[in-house]
Amino acid sequence: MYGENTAVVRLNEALNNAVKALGAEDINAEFERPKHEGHGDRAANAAMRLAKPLKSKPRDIAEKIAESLKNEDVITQTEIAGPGFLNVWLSGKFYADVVSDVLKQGTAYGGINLGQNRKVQVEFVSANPTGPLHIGHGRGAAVGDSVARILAFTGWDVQREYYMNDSGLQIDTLGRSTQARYFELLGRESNFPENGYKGAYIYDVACEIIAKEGERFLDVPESDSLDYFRKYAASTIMQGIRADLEKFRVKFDNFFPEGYLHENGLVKSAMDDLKAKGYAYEQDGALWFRTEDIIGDDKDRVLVRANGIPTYYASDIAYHRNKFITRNFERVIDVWGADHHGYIARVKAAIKAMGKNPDDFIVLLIQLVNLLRDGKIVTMSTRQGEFITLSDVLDEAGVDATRFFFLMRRSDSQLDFDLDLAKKQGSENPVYYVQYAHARISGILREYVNRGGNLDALDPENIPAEIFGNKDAKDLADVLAQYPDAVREASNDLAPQALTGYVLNLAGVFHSFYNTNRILDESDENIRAGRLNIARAVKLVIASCLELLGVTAPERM
RNA sequence: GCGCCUGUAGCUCAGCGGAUAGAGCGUCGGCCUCCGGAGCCGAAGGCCAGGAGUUCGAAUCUCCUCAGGCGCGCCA
Repeated sequence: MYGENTAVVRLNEALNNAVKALGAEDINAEFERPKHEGHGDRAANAAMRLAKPLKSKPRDIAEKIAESLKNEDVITQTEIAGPGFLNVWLSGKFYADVVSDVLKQGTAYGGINLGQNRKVQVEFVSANPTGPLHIGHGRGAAVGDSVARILAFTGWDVQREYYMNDSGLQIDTLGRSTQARYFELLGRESNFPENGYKGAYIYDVACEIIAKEGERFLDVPESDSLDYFRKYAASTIMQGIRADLEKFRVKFDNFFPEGYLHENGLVKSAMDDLKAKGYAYEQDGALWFRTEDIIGDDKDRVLVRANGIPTYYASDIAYHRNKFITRNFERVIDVWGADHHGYIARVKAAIKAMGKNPDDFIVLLIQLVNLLRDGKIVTMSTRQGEFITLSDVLDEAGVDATRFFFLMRRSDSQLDFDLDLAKKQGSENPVYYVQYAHARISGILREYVNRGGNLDALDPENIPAEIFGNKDAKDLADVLAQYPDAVREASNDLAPQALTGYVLNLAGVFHSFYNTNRILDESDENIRAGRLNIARAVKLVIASCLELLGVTAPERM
C-alpha cells in the first residue's frame, strides 16, 4: 500500500501466506517489535490467535508457521517462545530495504490512504469575537490544525472551518461595553454593563472609534448607535483573531458566520423538520426537543424560547444539519473546550434525528491549559480581562515551542504549559531536542558537500547490510520503519501526540546512532554512503513528522 | 442526585489485550585530539489509586469503592 514501508509489508505478507497455508481464515497477522531484547527482532502472536479456530496447540502452529518462513531471505533465525510467540531475527538486508524504501518514497512516506478521499470537516477554535485568543484557544488551534494536516496526509478530503458566533447576547454585551468605554474616554458618564468585558483591549477599540468617527455618537441615543459599536467591535476583534491565527500558522478554508443560518432560514427549516418528524413539540409557549426519548437525557431541551428567539442549541442543530446534509461531509469533527462536554450527547441526538449516524460526529475535547510562570499557575478570566493572550505566549516562547507543547499531551487531559521551559533553548526543551537532530543532519550533509561530495549522486540502494550489525543503526532503521504506524495511529485516533512521541523517539535514537557511527570520517566509501543515506532518511522523516505538527524543521539553529 | 474525564517513578506524562511497565525532567556517576556537546552512556527510582470479575494473558476490558477536575439554564 502507498505510504507503507514495503520492506515491512513484504515481511507481513510472508507471515500471512504462512497462516493461509495452514488453512486458517485470514486473520491479518502482523509482526510486532517485541519490547524485550532476546525476543528477536520481530514477534508474532498469530499462533495464539489461531489456536481456537484451528483447534490446535499454539506452539505447534507456531512451529508450522516458522517452517514456511524458512525461505524468506530477510529472516535469519526463528524461535518459538512462551505460550506460542513466534520470534524471528532479521538480516541486515531487511534494514537496508527499510531505509532505501524511505528514500525512494520521499515526502510521500507514511502517507497511507486511510480516508479514500472521503470528505471530512474539522471545525476548531470558533472563539466568539469578544476578546483576543488566549492560550486555551491556542491549544484547540494547535490540535485542530494538526489533526487536519494528519487527515489530509492520510487521504481524507479535509475542510477546516471556523464557526463565527457573531450575533446574540455576547456580541450585544461586547457592543455595550465598547460604547461605555467610548463615553468614558470622552468624559461622559457611562454605565458599564454588569457582565461587560473589562479587558484593556476594549479601550483600544473605543479609541479607534473616536479616531474614526469623532464625538458624533455623544448626542445620539445610545440605542441608536449600539448596532454600530456591536459590529465595529466584533469585526475589529475578529481581525485580531485572524492575525493571531496567522501568526500561529493556523489556516482556515472557511469562516462560517452564525448569522448565515438565521438569514437564510436554516434554523427555521431545521426546526420544521424536527416537528415534522415528531421530535419536537410545543409547550408553555416554547418549542422542545425530545432528547429524553432520543438519548435518555434527564429532560427535554428548549429549541425556541417562549419569546420566539431560538436557543444556541437550535442554531447548532441547523449548523450541523448544514454540515452533514447540505455540504455532505461524511465525518464531522468539532474541537471544543472541555467545559462543553455535556453538550456532545445533545448534538448527537440531533444528528440521530436528522437520520445520520452519530458516530460520524466526533468531538475532540480540549482540556484546560494551566500557564505556569516561575512554577506558579497564572489565573485567567476573559470577562475580568485578566489573561495571557496566545499572542503574548507566541512572542515569548515562539510558535514552534508553543505548538509542540500543546501537542505533546493527549488533548483530553489537562496540560501545564511551563512558559519558562518552553523558552529554554536547551536539551530540557523537547522541541529543540528534535529540531537539533534535524539541524545536525543538515550540518553533516552540508559538510559532506563542502568536502566535495555530491548528494544527488548518492544511490539510495547503496546501504551495505553490515552497517546494521551496529545496534544503534538497527534501532534507527526500526524506528524509521514504524513511521507509517505512528501516522496511522495519529489519524485513526485523531491524536497528534502519537507523532510528538514518535519524533522525540526518532531524534533520540538518531543522536545515539550519531555517537557510535562515524559518517563522514568513515574510510569505507560504501559504508559512508550507507550511513549518509540513513541520515538523509531520518532527516526526511523528522521533517515530515514536524510538518504534520506544524513545527518547522530548521537547517541550522 | 445524574453524567463525562482523570488517578502509572520525586515531578510532568506515554503505553489502552501480549512475554521482564517506558520516556523526559530532577538526582548521582562517566564521555569532546573526532562529521554540530542544543549531544551521548550508565545508575538509583514502580503492589500501574484500592477491590472483585472476564481471559491462556489485564496498567489496558467489565463492575464496585475512594480521590481530583468538569458539566447538568427558555446562557453561549
